[in-house]
Amino acid sequence: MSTPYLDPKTHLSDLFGQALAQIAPGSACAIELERPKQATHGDWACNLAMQLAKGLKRNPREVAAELIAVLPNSDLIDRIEIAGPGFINVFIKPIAKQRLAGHILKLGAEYGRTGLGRNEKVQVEFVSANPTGPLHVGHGRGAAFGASLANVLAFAGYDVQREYYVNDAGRQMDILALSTWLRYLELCAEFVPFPDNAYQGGYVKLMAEGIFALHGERYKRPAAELLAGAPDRGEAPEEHLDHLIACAKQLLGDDYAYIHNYALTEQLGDCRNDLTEFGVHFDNWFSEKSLHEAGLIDRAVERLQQNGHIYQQDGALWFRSTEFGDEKDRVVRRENGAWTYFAADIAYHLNKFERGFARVIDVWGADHHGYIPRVKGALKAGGADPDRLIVALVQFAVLYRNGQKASMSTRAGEYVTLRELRAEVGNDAARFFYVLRKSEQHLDFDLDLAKSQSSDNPVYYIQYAHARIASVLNGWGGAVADLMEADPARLEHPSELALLGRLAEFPQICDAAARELAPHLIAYYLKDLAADLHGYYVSCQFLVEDEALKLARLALIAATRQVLASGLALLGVSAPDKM
RNA sequence: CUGCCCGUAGCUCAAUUGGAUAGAGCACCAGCCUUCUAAGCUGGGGGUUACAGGUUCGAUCCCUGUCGGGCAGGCCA
Repeated sequence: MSTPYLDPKTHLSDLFGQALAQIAPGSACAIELERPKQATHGDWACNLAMQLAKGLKRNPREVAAELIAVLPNSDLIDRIEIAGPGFINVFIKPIAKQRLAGHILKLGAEYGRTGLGRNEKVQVEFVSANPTGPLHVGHGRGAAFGASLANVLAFAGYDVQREYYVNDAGRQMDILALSTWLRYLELCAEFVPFPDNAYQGGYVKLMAEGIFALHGERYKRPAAELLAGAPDRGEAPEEHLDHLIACAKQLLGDDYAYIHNYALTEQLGDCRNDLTEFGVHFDNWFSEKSLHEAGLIDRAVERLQQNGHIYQQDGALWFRSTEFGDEKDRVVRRENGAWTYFAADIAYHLNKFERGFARVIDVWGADHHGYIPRVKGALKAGGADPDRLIVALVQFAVLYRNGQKASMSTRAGEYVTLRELRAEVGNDAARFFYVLRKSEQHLDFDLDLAKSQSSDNPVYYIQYAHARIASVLNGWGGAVADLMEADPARLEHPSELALLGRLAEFPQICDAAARELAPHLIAYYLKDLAADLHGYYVSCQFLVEDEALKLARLALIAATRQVLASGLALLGVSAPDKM
């Protein structure tokens, strides 16, 4: 792990630590090493002297000189310079950089792992959309971000669990069940005016037809009984809907559960298929209903109550979330005795930590940001550490077609589904474009660009680099394993050194992506890496007469192919050998 | 009205979380295929990082204020 060639940063950090101990014993100064933007500033830069100068009341350049004087020798270092206000620039010996290609080939897909996570248990919960209809393009971004983030964390050495919270209890599911049943009644020639606020989508009719095909008129009930005493549909639409739901439960009795379950199973199955096709997989589908059935909500609220954070008012139970920085207190049990969604969420989040996760990451749509204080407050009130819950907010994605916003109305049937997007631009482009932006940044998704099979399209740009390498190696026809022993000293061309330098960054990029929950860093890195490869491809011939030079160059591009493949895999994008 | 996020090249966005001369792509201009995939490469112009202060060796980044955009503020989820 601490081989200087593989991990120069740790090695140098160690050296500077020793120097620091001599110059300023007991100093708590952090050793920071950065890769400078400019080549003339060396391979690594350390700002230690400038940090120390303040406390020592000395000129930072003088401090730098002293640090260098006591810095232990290393066969990794070529030379050291003091520059600018007091930077210490370290130049690495060329041979140390040249050896990287062989090291990458030996490590294969393991290259880039840093062990940052120390096998810590982390949960990433994402998507968690209500199973009341097809996933739309907004869910797609959460799916792509969450999946890539989970991959990045796993690669960085965390023990990651991917979880989907299934909202299979509650009013929205009741509305879906009712919608399905009303469509079913239409097939039985029992007509109840279909409410505007019920689910309008064509998939509801399909489910109704499915039930009808299986069971005929078994679930038929008289429409008149459903409508009797119902509040006016126009004046009180929500009350009207609730009335219909209550009637459905009463008229159907035990059969209601069948309709409810049928709709849930269908929609969840559809959602799961959609995500699977998208390359998004979950280790656990956590049922909200199971919280109710196992009595976990009662237990969670009791726990808060024992800690003195629950009070009764207006017939409802309230959580005193204002005590934890929330704007107002929140109801956990309604006047009618039903638990709120929030109550279930308290139980759910307390349960997460009972399952032993050191950290829990929730990926939410940015419109839920106001929800964070109350959930964190509830965790604290329940005796858990709220800092171990990290909420990653994902902003909306806006689709553009022909330079114009594509319709994103939430009215049924008008929104673009994830499935439609995938069909239009392909899974690779969709996965890549979704994570090309910082998650908290609004995303303009250019459909025409994502579809274009040209150099404008960054996905193809990167995949093309991979395919080019595969093509060369295929033309060579030898075994990649033999390239590990190639003579690294033959790699001297500027474009080769640039490529080697880029490859050396990969572990750090992965590290940063994991620490900052920022898979977009991988995407940007891959663009840079592909650019270096294309530059190399144009300026140097690989299959040359000189056998040693040929093998050295093939080793370098084989190593590049490995890193391209590793990076694309983290993003869930394929790495084709031919294009 | 209150809270959170955002404001960087004409457009879409980065910037190693406080580092050195703020970088890419698109668009525009000028070039490179008899050679391993031109879905590629090279060069050029383009900026008071919304604005005004502050913190320090050093600010796109941290603090305050102003302007502009987005999102929230249910006994909905």
